Amino acid sequence: MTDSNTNEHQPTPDGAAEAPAEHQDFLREMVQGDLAAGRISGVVTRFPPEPNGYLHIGHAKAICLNFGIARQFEGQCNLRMDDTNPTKEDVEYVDSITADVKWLIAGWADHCLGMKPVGRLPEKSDLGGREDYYQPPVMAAEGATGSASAPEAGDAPGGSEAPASPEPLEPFYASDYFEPLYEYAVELVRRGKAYVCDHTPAEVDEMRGAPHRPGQESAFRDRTVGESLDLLERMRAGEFPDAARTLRAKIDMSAPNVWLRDPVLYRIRHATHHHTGDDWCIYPMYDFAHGLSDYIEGITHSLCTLEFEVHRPLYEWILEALDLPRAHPRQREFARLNMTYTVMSKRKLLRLVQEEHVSGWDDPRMPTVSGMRRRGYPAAAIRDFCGRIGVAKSDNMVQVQMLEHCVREDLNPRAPRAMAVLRPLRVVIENYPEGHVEEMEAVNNPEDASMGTRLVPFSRVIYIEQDDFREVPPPKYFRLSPGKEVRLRYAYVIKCTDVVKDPETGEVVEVRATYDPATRSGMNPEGRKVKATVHWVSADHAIDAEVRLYGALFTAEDPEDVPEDGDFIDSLDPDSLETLTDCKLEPSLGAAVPGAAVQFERLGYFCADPEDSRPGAPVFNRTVTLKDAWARIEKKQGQG
RNA sequence: UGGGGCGUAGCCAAGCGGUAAGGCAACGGGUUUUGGUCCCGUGAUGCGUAGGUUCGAAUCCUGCCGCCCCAGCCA
Repeated sequence: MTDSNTNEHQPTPDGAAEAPAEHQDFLREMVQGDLAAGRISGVVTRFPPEPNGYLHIGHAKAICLNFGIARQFEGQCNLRMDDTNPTKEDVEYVDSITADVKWLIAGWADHCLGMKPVGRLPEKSDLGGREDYYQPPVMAAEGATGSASAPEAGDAPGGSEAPASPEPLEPFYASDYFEPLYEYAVELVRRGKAYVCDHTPAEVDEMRGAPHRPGQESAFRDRTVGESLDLLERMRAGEFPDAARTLRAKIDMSAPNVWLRDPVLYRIRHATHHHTGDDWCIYPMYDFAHGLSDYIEGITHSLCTLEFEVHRPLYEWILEALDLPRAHPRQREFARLNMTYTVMSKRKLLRLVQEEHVSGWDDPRMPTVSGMRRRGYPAAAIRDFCGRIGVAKSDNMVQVQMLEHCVREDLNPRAPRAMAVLRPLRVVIENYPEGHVEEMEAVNNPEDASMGTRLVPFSRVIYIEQDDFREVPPPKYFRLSPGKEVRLRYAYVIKCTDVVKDPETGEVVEVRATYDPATRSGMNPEGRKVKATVHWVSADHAIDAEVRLYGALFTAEDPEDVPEDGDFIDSLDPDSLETLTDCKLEPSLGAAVPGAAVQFERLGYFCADPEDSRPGAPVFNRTVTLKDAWARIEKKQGQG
């Protein structure tokens, strides 16, 4: 990483910062303004998930924002577990979150990822006669240079301390700051700005008042500093049961903003924490821990979602009440992402997993990062999507089509093509010699000649898609039907001469056809215009496979918007997964690498499932369909 | 009936007092051995609404309307 002191976004002599290259939003404008005004000398953001669930596309937006800003302004972005509630969190989640973040930013912003050596705790230093805690990052990417040093008073640490380290790294943890946080709490009490309150949860609730009615002061609000200090110490020592007492900020019980009505800072919770074990039985609340964690890490911009906007006065109150010596982080808020036909709340996603409506957090239908990865969505496409939807403050509902467009756009130029027949219909080419096999040359990607060509075997009996044949073709149907011709991709033009039906059901089970030897791929006779080209697989050479077709999980555009007596589960689409077990693939697909994208011509992008695909028993996931003009025509015909 | 936000095309979203970017979707057309890709074209006399200021307003002011968030010892 480059030393940020050479940052090109430093203020210029006339005080103006250089115009940024990426698309601008109000947050980047603020960051740029802070840089230009010299309020900060480098940018440090953070991505602070609570390890109580898997990351989803909404988190991806936050990741792209925070890492995107770090990248744009040559700063850093710390990955931090916001783990202050032991009863909800688990290491399973910290592991998945860490892996998902790394996957999402790989090749794009890994050089901005701030982590820290395993087990390292904040450094305590003396800053102008005052104690200070600082937890410097180590840039996770290779090639980090520089040396660590305690920042000076009044100066934000910026991205300039980034020591290279051979040590194993881990994310930051808010729980690594429990000791400093406790000391800050003690300091708040000493300053007369916090007190231990003995009211029960129900009393506290009752006394908080209502939005339009002032609250009532705690009976313990004015107890002496000494008494509060003693009680706080004993809370920590484990002398009291859960919920017996709390530490509260002393602000204003009549404040119109309820978060300023003496909010709870610490609660008693005799529980084992996934990261600190049984070291603590009191745990800090979000509002107390978050801003101070930001401060300890030298965060300059703390970006969160809109629902925290009303917490901002408290965020600032805590920092100011402690009169902290270094530059304070600034919290700003943006709108969270909502997307059609899916749910985004962790509670709902957890329910889908627990009630087994999906196979797990990484079910390809889930909007989770791991689900999208397994489905075959490239990280670059997700990033592109996040860039396109922008960052603003209005409530939004982005259409999934936008995401799918980004996936197709990323895959089209680089995914190799192959032929696969998902719902096979046998075609016998009557005038093609029995036992004869031709190797047809097929291009691997018409968008990129450098990807070369391959040979595909052709013979007398082939499979085509059931959908590519109609006994009675509807208007504008260009594909095969009795007496009609189609081109077989990379092979010949064939003509349907007859059909064989199941005597029981009347269903067409085989198509009889003849081919025209003069139409072999590459030699296109004049005046021979065939309206459609269909894909095919030689029956004798086909590989059998399972293919999983994924659609939207819900039938409702906004599943969260349920009627009063309803449940979002009710709008689950029972057909969101269709498993096809009799698929026929061209031989080259036998070598497919799990997770690697391939386009099944005319159908969509697919990838071998990383979990379930086996050599000899391939399983493919459909990542996304190709756009389908015929489907649209058909749909319109159905309506008209 | 308190506080904090937000209203620009079907969906996102620029716009920062000088006469409504861009993307997605949709719809036409062209190219095409993928009904894919690509290319061309089409959409707001209008910015929630009503007034006001101004030579000039989506941008400034005032009122009104609508939607979202906040009364966890969750984050």
